[in-house]
Amino acid sequence: MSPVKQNVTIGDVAHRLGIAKGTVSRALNDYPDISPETRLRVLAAVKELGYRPSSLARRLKRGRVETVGIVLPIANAHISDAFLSEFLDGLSQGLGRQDHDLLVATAPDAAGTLAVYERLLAASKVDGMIVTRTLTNDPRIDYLRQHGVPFVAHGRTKDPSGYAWFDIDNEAALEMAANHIIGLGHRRIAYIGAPSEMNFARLRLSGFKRGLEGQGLDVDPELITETTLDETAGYETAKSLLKLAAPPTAIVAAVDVIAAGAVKAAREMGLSVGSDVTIIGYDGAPLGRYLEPPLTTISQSVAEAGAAVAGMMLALIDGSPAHQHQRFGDVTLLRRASDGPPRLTSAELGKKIAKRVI
Amino acid sequence: MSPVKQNVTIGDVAHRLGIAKGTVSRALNDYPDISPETRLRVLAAVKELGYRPSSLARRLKRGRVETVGIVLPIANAHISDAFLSEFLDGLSQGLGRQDHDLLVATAPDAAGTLAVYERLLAASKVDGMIVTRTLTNDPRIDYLRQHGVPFVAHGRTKDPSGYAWFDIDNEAALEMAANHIIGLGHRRIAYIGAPSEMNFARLRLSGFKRGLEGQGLDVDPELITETTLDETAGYETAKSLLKLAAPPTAIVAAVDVIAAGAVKAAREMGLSVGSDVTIIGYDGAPLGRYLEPPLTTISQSVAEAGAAVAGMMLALIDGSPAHQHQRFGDVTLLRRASDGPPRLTSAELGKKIAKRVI
DNA sequence: CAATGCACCAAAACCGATTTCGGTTGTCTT
DNA sequence: AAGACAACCGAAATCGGTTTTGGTGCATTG
Repeated sequence: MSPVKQNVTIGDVAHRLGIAKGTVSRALNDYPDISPETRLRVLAAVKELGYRPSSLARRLKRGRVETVGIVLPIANAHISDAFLSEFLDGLSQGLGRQDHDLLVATAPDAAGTLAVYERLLAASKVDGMIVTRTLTNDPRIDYLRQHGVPFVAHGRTKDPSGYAWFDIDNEAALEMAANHIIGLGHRRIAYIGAPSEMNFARLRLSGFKRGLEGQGLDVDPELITETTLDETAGYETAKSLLKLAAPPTAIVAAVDVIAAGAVKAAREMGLSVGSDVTIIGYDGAPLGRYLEPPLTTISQSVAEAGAAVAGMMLALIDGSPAHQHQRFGDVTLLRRASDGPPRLTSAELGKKIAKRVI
Repeated sequence: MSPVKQNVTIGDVAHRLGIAKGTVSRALNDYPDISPETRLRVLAAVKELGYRPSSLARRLKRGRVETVGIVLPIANAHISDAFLSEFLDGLSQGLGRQDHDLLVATAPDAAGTLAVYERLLAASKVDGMIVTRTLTNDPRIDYLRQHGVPFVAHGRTKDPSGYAWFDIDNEAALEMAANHIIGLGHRRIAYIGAPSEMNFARLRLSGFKRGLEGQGLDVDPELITETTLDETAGYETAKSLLKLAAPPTAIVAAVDVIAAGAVKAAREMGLSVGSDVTIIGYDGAPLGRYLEPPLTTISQSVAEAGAAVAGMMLALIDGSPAHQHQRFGDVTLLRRASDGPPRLTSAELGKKIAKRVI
């Protein structure tokens, strides 16, 4: 009855039927050289005895553990929160389809991550690795490639060839965002970017520029900024943007957390977000729902991403060549309430802000 | 050089020294019947050859996999976000101290969870389980006990005897919160609770009541409410509380998300949170930081909880009796800006609200 | 001096599967 | 009718450790 006690072995099944262990094994693993009737007899005996192959033994022999690993950076953990549980869910669901599981470890930094990789691989705890938050130049990817470990990256490095990845088309997404804002009537649009060592940051910026240029707008370098991935950084940057002589009537942030800071800044300056100034984030993070007003953002289905990554991983483990698994995920513009047509021109907005500051 | 290729086996080491495999094994596992010199020779050879024991083989023989599992409910995933990554971090760090790892799976509901348990245990993927978000009556705990699986619960069931758990002293925490608010000068204090099937909900409520009664205040049943774990639920409940003839000047929420809804409701009714009405949450969730005003909340160190749970788990696996591992974690009141002395009496507040509603 | 004990280690069994190798049957060619 | 070939399955090797069993050599005991 107990599913825990591992008592009945393949030997028992074989003995019951008076055949060899090997035959039972092959029958169960769909080898072509087993007659259908034998297979049926084996299946029946298996069911009757309640036999469950010990994956422990299987793993020893096969050298595969039916587990894939992921190591999370713990540092700025809170940033990834929203993301995390959904992504893990997608992953583990996807892996589960082939009875694979997910091993989660954490590490404080890049060096620590590599050390964990080494430990997990040396101890044969995993068959492959998932890499998240890919950097423009990512030592993890170098490491895994060098050691011939199957892996799939969520996000791309600068040179995304030769390995498996799933990514958002960041450029396209930000181009879309830019178009949306321009369509709303904005002409002076600022951008707050993330550190350019993050590959997605580079791509989002270039997508943003492409969007402006595509609509015949100039890119004012004064309005293109870059900052770190936290709220106060967004807050500060937005403040100085809005204090410009000709302030932007819309701000696009590379990330929701930054947008949250920007919203705070705008409100503090007495501006109505969504009419005086439009602010758009990126990520579809839940925190956006709690802002005043709720944040309009570019949203990706993280669970879907997880599932896709899982699928690729399984394929890789089965020997499929990595370069065949490179895919973009979809994004949508999630309109909440922080965007709208500009109520004032940039000049008018500048006056309103100046008046208040004095 | 490559730490990945598992080439050198225990046999190689033995052969190199001209001794038997078993001797090498015992030398490495600190058996008492190995002479110090032999042990040293073995150690030297191990280092020289770069031998790393294959845990795969070890696991087969020992029946232990040095892995513990946790299955996350995916449903209300976003609630647990803040929580999740920190907890996982604490866990995996703690387990890592003894080279154990964490296997993460997900399941849609209770039945699904049990199925996952069964799969993981049957496949010998884990040596034990971590249970989170414990329910008052929790089928998972029944299951694990019945099957003799080592586990530790984060949170207690109604009858918390006979198994290992780590929990917040919810009663004490809410008593503290109540005392704090009363100390501020509030007399009419409402409570918005969580579904009572959650065990923590029951305990927090009773702690809250105890706090009031301890200070000689009556518990007005009109002010004791219960709702579901989401923002809009908090929003609705707070609204109806504030529309009472004699509204509360302070509201304690069983959970930050509910508090977030309450803050929104109060602001929408034109009230200044922190002076007109005090609102306190529970969890120390990051979302509280983004609220206007930032939420005062009862905060627990989730990472510490994870580490503690991990420690217990390791002890259990080593055969330590479960009932010896039951511990409370600490909480602190994290004062941000949503609490303060009452500016108005309940009656005055009621008038202010009534005026606005009309 | 024989008997007992102890420290140390070699050899072999074992964990529970998978996989290789080889041997029977039976059918098909020629 | 003999050889070739396929289909099917049994036996044994293997994966890489751990644990049990059984000595051996040396010191201690009566």
